[in-house]
Amino acid sequence: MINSLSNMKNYNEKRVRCCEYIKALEEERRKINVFQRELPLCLELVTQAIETYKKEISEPTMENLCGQSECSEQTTGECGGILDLFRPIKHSSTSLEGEEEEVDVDDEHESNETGLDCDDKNMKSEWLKSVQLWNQPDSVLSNKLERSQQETETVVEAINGNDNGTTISGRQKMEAEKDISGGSGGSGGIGRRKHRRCWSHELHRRFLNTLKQLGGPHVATPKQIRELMKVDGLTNDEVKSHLQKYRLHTRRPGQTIPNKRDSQTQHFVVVGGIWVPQASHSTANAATAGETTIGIYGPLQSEWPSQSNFGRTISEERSRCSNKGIIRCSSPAMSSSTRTKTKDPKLS
DNA sequence: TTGTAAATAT
DNA sequence: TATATTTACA
Repeated sequence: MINSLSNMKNYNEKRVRCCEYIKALEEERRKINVFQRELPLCLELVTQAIETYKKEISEPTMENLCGQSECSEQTTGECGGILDLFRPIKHSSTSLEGEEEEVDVDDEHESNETGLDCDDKNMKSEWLKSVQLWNQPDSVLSNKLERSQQETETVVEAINGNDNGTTISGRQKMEAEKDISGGSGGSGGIGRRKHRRCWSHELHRRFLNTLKQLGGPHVATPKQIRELMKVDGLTNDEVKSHLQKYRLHTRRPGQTIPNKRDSQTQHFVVVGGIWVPQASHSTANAATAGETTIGIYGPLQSEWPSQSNFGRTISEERSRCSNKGIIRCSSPAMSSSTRTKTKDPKLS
């Protein structure tokens, strides 16, 4: 009788503990959710653990009711084990939170972090955000399920205190793996092609923010942008490339103002056999011309004005550029600052 | 370091 | 084929 009572008590205690574990695990799961794409296995692991313990609670076995059974031991052991596995993550993630606080975050994070509470959003550390910036497209990731296990390790490693270059290490690993798998289009084997950088929404927003701070796309330089963005692993080249795309994009009048069609052509005048935008012709400051354009398209307020439009821009540019002549210079897609810089020596 | 355009990947 | 990103070069 007494025995069974104490067994009941034990079971209840265990139940309570399990509930706590489940709670903790769910907490972890919410955090891992942020990495859903990159850490599918990790997420799965935690989910399974939660389910296991839920099951445990909902289905009291004989062992559960019969004192300190092996299950009970297992439970506590396992719970402890699993939690031990995840607790450091929690700790280090929170401890790391402060480290990159200075990173200026954009106004509001519209990026919906897969069902994250507001609290958790706030709690999400900067490095974590930075990692998230490198979110890869599903298509890519679906092919990398195998790899994700290793990535998990990398991230955990990073979380555990490899503070400097945490994301970089992950990326390097990925790149290395990619190289091993054999870059099909690679040039001969010596020239390893860099891992393709994916400019997520969030990252682009950061880019825009930085651009705004620096005074616009035609004033800001890649290095400045990169430094201000403070994004782990982001290189000058990547920023430069993105900036190039952005400039091309913003130079081009959008579909939004179809009746400005004429003014677009009117802005270009022939100077010394070369087509030059009137703005930069009449204005000494090329950047100013750039800013004017920005004002029209408002890229700093919005994201890319229109992707399809941009696409058309590039192809148009391509076909035009194939001519390699005057027309190329007339291209509104040319950066004004570049134009002044590069074309001048050629003019003289 | 920067800007541009070609090359390459997706 | 279109678009995005990397690379080479001035």
